[in-house]
Amino acid sequence: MPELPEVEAVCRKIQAEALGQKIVRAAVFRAGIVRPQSTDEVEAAITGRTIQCVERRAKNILLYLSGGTVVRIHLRMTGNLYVVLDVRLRSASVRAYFEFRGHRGLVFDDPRALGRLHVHTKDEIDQFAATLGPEPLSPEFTLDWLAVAARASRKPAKLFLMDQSTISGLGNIYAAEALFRARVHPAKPMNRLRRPKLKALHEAIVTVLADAVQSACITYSGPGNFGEAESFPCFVYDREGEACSICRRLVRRMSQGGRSTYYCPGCQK
DNA sequence: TCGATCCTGTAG
DNA sequence: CTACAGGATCGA
Repeated sequence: MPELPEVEAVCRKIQAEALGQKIVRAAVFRAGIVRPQSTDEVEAAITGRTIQCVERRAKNILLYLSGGTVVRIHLRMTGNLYVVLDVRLRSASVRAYFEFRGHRGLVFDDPRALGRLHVHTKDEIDQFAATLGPEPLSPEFTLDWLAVAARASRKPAKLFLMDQSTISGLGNIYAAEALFRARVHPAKPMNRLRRPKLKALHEAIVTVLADAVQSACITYSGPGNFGEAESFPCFVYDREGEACSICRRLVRRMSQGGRSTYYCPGCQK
């Protein structure tokens, strides 16, 4: 499941392969992907435009097109975005594509079709960005900032980290891994963490994500799977019942916000 | 703040 | 065959 690092890797790849390309035709094959917009509206807004800029904001991929249109793509769980040599040879899970000249094109592939693709104005993107917390790999994300935000929240640490309006880009996997590395229990109310713990958590978030970006950029390879959790060494994620590599106690799974949280009962009090 | 919803592949 | 997985959004 793509989180910040995987989305970053996709963005860099798309930037290298699709920047400056003119989209001669846009095709959307699944209405649910663009809802509440219509497939016609989205196709019309994209067709004929040139990709001028590729950016990531939180887990969103932003394609700035000529004429002021911005395409916002969210891969959610199983989405993927990649350039192919011929868009006509598409598999069943391709939900949309943007065709370049010579049948090359950018493909939005998503088996579960939970991903999203919308067209916006730049202003709308700015408004949306204003609802998101700081990027954890930006200079904006400082220990002092985290301390202020933490003081104001009684949320369990895991949910705090995954809330995009607080910090943007962390998902289930890297939130769990950051908490493990900082030795913070996922259910710990944020406002009960003291400075040393917050410092450890801040460092863990930054290093986990930076490492994962490197890993994702290396392992991510076009169509097919992300390297994601397979390539990135997880200590606790999806390791229920396995021995913690630090203290040998068994990794546990609990439910938070309807999702699985993995943690080590020995390392994370 | 919590639960339902969207989807379909995979595990059971 | 059913249950479950899960990010973001929306309604209760």
